[in-house]
Amino acid sequence: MNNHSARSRSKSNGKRAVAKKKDASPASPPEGKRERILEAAIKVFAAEGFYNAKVSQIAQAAGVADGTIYLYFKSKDDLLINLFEDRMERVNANLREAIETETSAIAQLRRIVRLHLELVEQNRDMAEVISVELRQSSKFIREYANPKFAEFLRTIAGAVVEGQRTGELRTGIDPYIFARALFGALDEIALAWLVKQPGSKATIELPRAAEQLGDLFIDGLKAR
Amino acid sequence: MNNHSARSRSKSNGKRAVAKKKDASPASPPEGKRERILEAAIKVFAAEGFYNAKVSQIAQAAGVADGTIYLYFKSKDDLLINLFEDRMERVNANLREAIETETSAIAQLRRIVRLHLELVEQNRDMAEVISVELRQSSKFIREYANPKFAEFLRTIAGAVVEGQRTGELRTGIDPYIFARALFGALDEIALAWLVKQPGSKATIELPRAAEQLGDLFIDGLKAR
Amino acid sequence: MNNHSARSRSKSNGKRAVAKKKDASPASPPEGKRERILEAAIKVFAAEGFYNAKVSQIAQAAGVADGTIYLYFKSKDDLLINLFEDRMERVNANLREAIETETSAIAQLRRIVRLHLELVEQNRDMAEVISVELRQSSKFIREYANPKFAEFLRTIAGAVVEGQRTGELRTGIDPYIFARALFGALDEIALAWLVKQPGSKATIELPRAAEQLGDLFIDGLKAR
Amino acid sequence: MNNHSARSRSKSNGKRAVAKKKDASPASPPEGKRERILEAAIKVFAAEGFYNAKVSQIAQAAGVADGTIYLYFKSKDDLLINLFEDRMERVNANLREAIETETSAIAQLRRIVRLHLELVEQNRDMAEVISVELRQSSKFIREYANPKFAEFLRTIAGAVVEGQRTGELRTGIDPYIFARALFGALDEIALAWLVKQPGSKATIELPRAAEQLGDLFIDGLKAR
DNA sequence: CATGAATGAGTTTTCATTCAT
DNA sequence: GATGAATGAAAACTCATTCAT
Repeated sequence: MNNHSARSRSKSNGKRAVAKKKDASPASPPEGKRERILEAAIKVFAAEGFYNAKVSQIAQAAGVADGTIYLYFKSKDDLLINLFEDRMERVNANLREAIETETSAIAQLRRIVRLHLELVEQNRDMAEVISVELRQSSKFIREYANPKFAEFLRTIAGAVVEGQRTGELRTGIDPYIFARALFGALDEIALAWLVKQPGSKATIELPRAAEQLGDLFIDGLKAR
Repeated sequence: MNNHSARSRSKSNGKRAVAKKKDASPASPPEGKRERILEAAIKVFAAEGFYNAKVSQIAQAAGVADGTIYLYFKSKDDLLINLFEDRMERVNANLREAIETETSAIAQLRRIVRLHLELVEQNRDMAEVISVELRQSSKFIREYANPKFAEFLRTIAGAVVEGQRTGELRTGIDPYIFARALFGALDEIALAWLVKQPGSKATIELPRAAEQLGDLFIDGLKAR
Repeated sequence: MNNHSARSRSKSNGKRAVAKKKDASPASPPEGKRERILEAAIKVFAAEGFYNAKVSQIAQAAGVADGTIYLYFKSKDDLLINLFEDRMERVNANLREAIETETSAIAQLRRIVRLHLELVEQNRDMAEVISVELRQSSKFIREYANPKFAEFLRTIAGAVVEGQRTGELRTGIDPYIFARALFGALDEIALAWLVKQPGSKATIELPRAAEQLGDLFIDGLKAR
Repeated sequence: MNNHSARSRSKSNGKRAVAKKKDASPASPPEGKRERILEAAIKVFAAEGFYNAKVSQIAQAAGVADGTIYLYFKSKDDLLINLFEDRMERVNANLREAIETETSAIAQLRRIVRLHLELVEQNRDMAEVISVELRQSSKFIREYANPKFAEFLRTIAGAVVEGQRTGELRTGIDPYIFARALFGALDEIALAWLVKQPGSKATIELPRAAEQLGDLFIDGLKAR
C-alpha cells in the first residue's frame, strides 16, 4: 500500500477478524460469507425497506467490503431475489412438515396456520422482508416468476384437494382460491403484528390469532 | 435542501390545506388540477411502482409542469399518502353502502366481498396502487397512522360485532382479527388477479372468487 | 493533486454566479450553456484525456452543476461525439474555404495544408481532442460512423479528382488513399507539435512544416 | 492504495528486471508466461481498447491468475508500455531490414512502406494496439519518452539524410518532418484498413496502398 | 512463484426539489 | 399560481490492485 492517502482501510478489520474466527468451525468459509451477507440484508431490508437500504449498509452489517457483495450477488435486486428463494424455502419446509405430521386435512390446515405464525414470531426480520418487501416491488412480483411462492400455494392447495377427496372438506371451494385466501389472511395478520409499534395498544397475540384463523377457515363465521 | 436524505415521511398537511382553500371558489379549476395529478399518479405508480415512478412522468401524464405538483403536494411521499386517503375513502364508501343496504350481517359480509372485488375489477390501477404499494407503504404506515385503512377495519369489525350481538354470527372469533383476515384474503385475491399476465393460464374470475370467498368466510371449509 | 479529499462539492457557487452575469449579454442564454459546456469539455479532455476526465471537472469548468450537463448531452460519450461533430464542422469549413478560394488543384492542396496547421496552432485544445481522442477509443471509431470525418476525406478526394480531370495532377494515385495519407501526415505533424514539451529541443515550426508538407505531397521526395 | 487516482504513468522498470532474471535458465517457462501475458494483452487491448480492457480479461486470456500479471508488470499502464516497447522493436527490426537490404534511398523507402503494411496485415491485433492505442498513449508519451518510436523516426530520417547526401533525394525536405509525415500516412492507412468492417464496401487493399504511397512520397502528386 | 478472493476508492448518472421568471 | 431549467446530493457498481495462503 502506498502511503499517499492511506484512507483508513483499517476500519473494516475488526469485523473481518471476527469473521475469520469462523474458520475454526468445520464447513463454512466460502458459504459463510454468502450467508452472512444474506443475514445482514434481511436485517437492513427489514429496517429500511428495500429501496431505502443502501448496499454499503448491508456490507457493513455483514462485515465485508461493498464490492464483496457483488462477488456473491449480481445486483441489489439479485440479492433480494436470492433472499426470497432462500427464506421461502424455509417457509415451504415448515409447510411440508405440517402436512407430513398430520393426517387429517383439517389438522394439517390448523397446523399450517400455527406454524406459519410461529415462524413469523421467531423470525421477525425475515417475516418483514417476505410480507412487506415481497409485495413491494412489482418488479419482483411480475418480472420474476417466484417459484417458491408458487410451491407454497401448491402445497396448500394439495392438502385441500386431498381433504376434499376423502370427504373431510367440502367441495364447493376452489383449492387454489382457498390457498390464496389463507395466505393473504396469514400475511395480513403477520403484517399487523409486525407493524404494531412497541408501545401500541391493539396488540395482536399471534398464538391466539392462529387459533382463531384456524377456526375461521375451518368452520366459518356463521353461528350454528 | 433536497430530500435526498429523506428520513421524514408524512408531514403532509400544510400544503394540502392550502390546496383546499380553492374549494371555496365554485368552478374549481385548481382543484381539477389536484385531481388530475392524483389520477396521473395512480396510473404511473401502478405502472412503475412508487419508487420507480418519476415525478416528471406524473407531471407529464397530468399535463402540468413538474414544479406544479409541489404546489399541491409537499413531496412525492406526500402524494402517495394523499392518494391513499383519497382512494381509500372510496373503498370505505363502498363498504358503508354494503352495510347500509343489507340488514343481516351475513348478507353484509357477502356484499362487502363482492363490492370490493368489483371495485378492483373496475379500477385496476387504483387497486394496484392500494394492493401493491400500500404494502410497501407499511414503511409509511409506521410513521403515518393511515386512518382510512383503520376505518376500513373498524367498519368490518363493527358489522361483525353487530352480527355477534344478534346471534347471527358466532362469538368465538375476534372481530378485529376477522377484519384483518378478510382484508388480507381480498387483497391477496386482488393481487393474484392483477398480477396474472395477459397470457397466463390460471386466470382468476373475480366474481366467482367473490362467491367462494363469501362461502369460505361464512361457512368455513369443513364438510358438514 | 488527487481528488481524494474531494468532500466539498459545494464550492462551485462562485463560478455559477459569474456565469449568470452573462445573462446581461444579448443572445446566449439557451445555446450559451451548451456551448460553454463544449468549451469546457475541450479544455478538460485535452488536459486529461477522455477517460481520465471527470464529468464534474467539466461541469466546474463550465460553471454549471454536474446534472446540467445531462440536460444537454445524453452521456459523457455523447458529449465527446457532439464535440467532434461541432468542431469537425469547423475543420470542414476551413477546407471548403481553401477549395473555393483557390482555382488550381495544387494551390488548393497547399492551402489546405496551411490552413489546417494554422487551425491547429490557433486551437490547440481542439486539435488535441481531435487528433488524440478521436483515434483513442475504438468505440468512437467503430461504433460511430463519424460522418464529419468522412466529409473531410471526401472533400480532399474531390479536389484531387478534379485536378486529375484537368491534367494538373497525375492519375496514378487513388484520390481516397491520397486523402487518407494527407490527413495522416497532417495529423501526425499536429500531434508532434502538440506533444512537444514546452522545454523540448526538437521544436516543430508549424508554418515551415506546412510549407514542406506541401512540397512533399506535390513534388515528392525524389531529386529531379 | 488503489490506482484510481493514478497520475503517475511509467516507472515500469524494476519489476521487469526481475522477470528477466529467468532468462538465465534455459527452458524459460516463466519468461513464457510474460510473453503469454503480452500476447493476451494485445488481443484484449485490440478488441476492447485500453481503457475498456479489464486486467482480469487479460489474465484469463493468458491462462494465469489476475495477481500473476502484477508479478511481471507493475500496473496496467506499465503493461501497455511494455507492449509498445516489445512490439515496436519488431517494427524497428523490420525497418532496419529494409534499410540494410536495399542500397538506394528510394528503394529503401519503398520497401519500408511495403514492409510496414505487410506487418500490419499479418499482425492485425498488434497493429491495432499500435495505431489506435499509441495515439491515445500520447497521454503516456508526455510522461514517457517512447524511445522505440523515437528510434523509428530516427531510422527513417537517417535514410533520408543519406539519400540527400548522395543526391538521390532532394534537400528541401526536412528528414524529420518527412519521417513524421510518412509514419502518419502509413498509420492512417493502417487504421483505415483496420477499421473497415468486414462487410464494408470501400476496402483498402494494403499491397496496392503500399504501391501508391511509395509513388506519392517519392514522386509527388503533380503531373509531369 | 502463483493464486484469486477481497478490497474500497472513485465516477457516472439520476431525479426530487427549488426558484427566478 | 404555473413553469421547467437548473441543481447537487446520493448510491449502485466497477475493477485495478493487494496479500494471505
